[in-house]
Parts: sequence; C-alpha cells; structure tokens
Amino acid sequence: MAEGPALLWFRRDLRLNDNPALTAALESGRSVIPVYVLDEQLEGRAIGGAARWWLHGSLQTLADDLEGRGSRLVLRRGDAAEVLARLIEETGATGLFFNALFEPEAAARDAELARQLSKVDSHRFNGTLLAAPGQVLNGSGQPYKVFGPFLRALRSMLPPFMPHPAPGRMLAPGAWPASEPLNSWRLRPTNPDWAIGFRDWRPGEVGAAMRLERFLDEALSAYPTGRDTPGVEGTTRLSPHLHWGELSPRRLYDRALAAAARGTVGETAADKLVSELAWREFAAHMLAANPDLPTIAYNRNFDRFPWRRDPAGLKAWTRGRTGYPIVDAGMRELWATGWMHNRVRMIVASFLVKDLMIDWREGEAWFWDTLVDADQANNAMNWQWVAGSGVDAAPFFRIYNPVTQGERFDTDGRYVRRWVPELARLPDKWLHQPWRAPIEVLDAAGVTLGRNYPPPIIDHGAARERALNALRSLRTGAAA
DNA sequence: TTTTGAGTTGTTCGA
DNA sequence: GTCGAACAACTCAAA
Repeated sequence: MAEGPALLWFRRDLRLNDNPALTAALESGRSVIPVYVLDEQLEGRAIGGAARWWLHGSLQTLADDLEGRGSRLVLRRGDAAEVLARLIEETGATGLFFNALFEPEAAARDAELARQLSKVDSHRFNGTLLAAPGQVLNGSGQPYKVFGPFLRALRSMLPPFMPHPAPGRMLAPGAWPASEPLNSWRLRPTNPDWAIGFRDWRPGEVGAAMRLERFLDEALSAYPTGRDTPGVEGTTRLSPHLHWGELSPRRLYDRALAAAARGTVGETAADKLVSELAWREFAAHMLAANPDLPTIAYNRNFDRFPWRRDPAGLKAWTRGRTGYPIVDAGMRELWATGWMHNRVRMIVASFLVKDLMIDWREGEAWFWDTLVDADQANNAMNWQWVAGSGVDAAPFFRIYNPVTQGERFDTDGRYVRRWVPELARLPDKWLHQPWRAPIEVLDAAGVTLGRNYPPPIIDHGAARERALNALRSLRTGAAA
C-alpha cells in the first residue's frame, strides 16, 4: 500500500457512480481527499451565470454524498496548479487522481500540471466521453469532419460498458485540510434572484439519476419524434447533468441499450439516443482538433460574411421580443429556466444569424451565459453549424422559417402559449403569425400588436433573400 | 491518385 | 392538403 493520502480532484465529473478516477484512487489503497478547485478560467473562459448556479447545487450534493460515506469535499479557490501544489504540501499526498477535460486550454493545462506536480504520481482518466478525442479516426488517421462516418466508426468501436457502482464508506485521511464555505463563492444570485424559474432542476447525482429513470420510463420509447416536440417532455433533459458529469455517458448508453435488448423500447429509439450522444462526442472531438472553434469560423470563407451590427435587434432577441412567437417562446424559456428545447435552439439561432444577420459569436456568448448546460464544444459546433460556417454545413438550405417551424413542431401551440402567455387566447391558426390575424381575432384574444406583443422586428421573406445574397457573395471566386 | 457518392435537423414552388 | 423536385456548390470519406 502506498504511503500518504491520494488527492481526488473533482472537475466536471461530479458523481460517485462510474467515476474512473474515484475508482482508481480507492483501488490504490490510500486514504482519499476529495477536492474541488474553483478555477475561474477553467476552460480559458469564465463560467457563465447559469452554469455557476448549477455548479453550486451540484457541489452541495456531492459534498453531502461524500459525507454520507465518511468523507468530505474540500473546496478551494484559485489557480488549479497552485492550489493543488499547496494541498499536496499540507496533506503529504502522494498521488493525484482526476478525470480529463478535453477542451484545448484545459487539456494543455492538465499536461502542464502533471509535469509541475512531479512530487506525486498523477493519474488521468476519461470520465466524460464514450471515446476520448483521438480514438475515433478516419482511414487517413485524421479526425472525422462529417458526422455520419464518425457515428459509424464510434458505434463499431464501443464495447458494452459495465459502469462502476458508487463506493461504500471511503477511507478518510488522519487530518482534513481546511475547506472554504461554498456560500463564500457566491455562485448563486441573490439580489435580484433571476434563478427563481430554475427550481424544477435538481443539480447533482441524485437528480440526474431520477431524471434518467424518468426518461427511460416515460420518454425513450417515443424519443425519435418526441424529442422534436417542444410542447411535451420528449427530450432527455439530461444535458446539464451530462455536462457536469453527474451522469456518466457510459451509464446512459448502457441503460438505453439494455432497454432495447429487453424489448422495453424499440431499437430505433435506442439508436436515436446513441446518435444524439454521439453528437456530443463529435463536438468534443471537433473542438479538440480545432481549438479556435468557439471564436473563428471553421470555413474561413465566412470571414467575409457581412455580419450586421444591430444592438436593438440583439436585445429584442435576448429578451424574447422579436414578434415571432416560437422564437420569443424559446428565448424566454432560456431566460426563465436556464435551458431551451433543442428544436427551438436551432430556430432561434437561425433567426439571429440568418434573419438578423448578427454574428453567431453574439449568440454563442448569450447561450454561454444563460444555459445551465453551456458547453464549449457543443455551443461552438452547433452555432457554427447553424451559421453555415461549420462542418456538415449546407448554408443555402438552412434558413429556418419561424412560422413553418412553429406550425410543424408546436402544432397545438402548447409551447408558445406557455412561454408567451399574452398570445394564449389566439386560435392555433394565427398563433405562430399573429401579425396576419384579422383585427377582430386579435381583439377577441386580447392581443394588441405594438402594445402587449410586438409586431415582427423584421420581415422573414425579405430577410431570407438578404441572407441568401450574403451567402452567395461568399462563393469561392466571388468578389468580396 | 482518382473517382464516386453522400452530406442531421429546410423551404418553396408547382403539379 | 400532399408530393416531388429544385435549390448552389463544395468538401469529405472511402473505394
């Protein structure tokens, strides 16, 4: 048995189940000191507001779970390398166990950190992805740039996982190092408390497990179509839990396949879920191979795209006052709950980038600050996909019509009525295009455009033509 | 090396 | 209402 305790460095793996670093730390036979370091520049970028809210709850839960096992969670703030070096001095720790982050800045710092902390043996694991970046490569040994072949390759290499169970009692060190009070980090807003609408979320491993079971029982069988209907709970709603590592992707994968094997749900439903998980993997691999993805157009032709500066338009978009009900519903859901339905994310993103022709980085930044599941890789890849500058892009075909999309995916209007209550009494026929409704219909519904709901801030048909012209101007060889 | 087929999520138009 | 075709052109993956 090794002498001295092991530091177990928690990061975005805030769970005890199926946590490779935790398992290895315990198997090393040492006493374990769990620690979380609040490093404001964790990924080379400050954590967003909604994400901070989530982190508070997740840390609280993790600390409670550890105490239930005779352990603790030590909280420290500062540069991770310095904090860990100090903790090694204080505790005489001889080993450091942690799960990797794959964002380029974080990965670079991890490598540097392992070198700096040469007094201890460092053990790094993959606890956040089904396959680590670099493990899924095409015939030329390069990362895939197209999702289809990536999915096929990923599927063919995934073993059946057997997730590790959570440990029982954990061996405590002789003395505990000091911990900062969680509340002193002020991760949650107080005045004003903009997070009142977040209360349905339950950050932490227990909440993640409950959400998983509920999804498997209620939504997985209808997932392929249910996930596209924002008015019902058809998605997993697991994205923040996955982002913070409260649920291991291997466990989710394992459970979906098991449900299909038992015949509880159809194979296509499980396939679809695996495919969505694969998108998460694809984005992480993509970012690892393209560190500039969050800030620079993947297709450099888009450096010439004539983005508009439009503070008023941007503000209307963020506040959910564009006059397009499905767009406004989505933006209000985001602001109120820290989350937005996936289908609607595409619609609002397309509206910002194509209709308003506002730079996708503005939208990316807003999502980063307001989403509880804000994730560098997913955020960057998907914004670029909608903008048309990313991989698998077909920009000419991807200008969403907010009326058509609303009618197709929120046919009964449940979603819009919930988030844009001032339109609730409009009949379905006009709900997604109130400006075309006869005046007596508006009157009967208590809607006065320009007073209690805005008229459209832009005409979609004209905006579409403008965007198409801008896209045409990017053609290789076209004059700038 | 060259060639070939395909590429998450759409919209519009006209029959 | 429903259906299929056209949309503009390029890059990727694999044979």
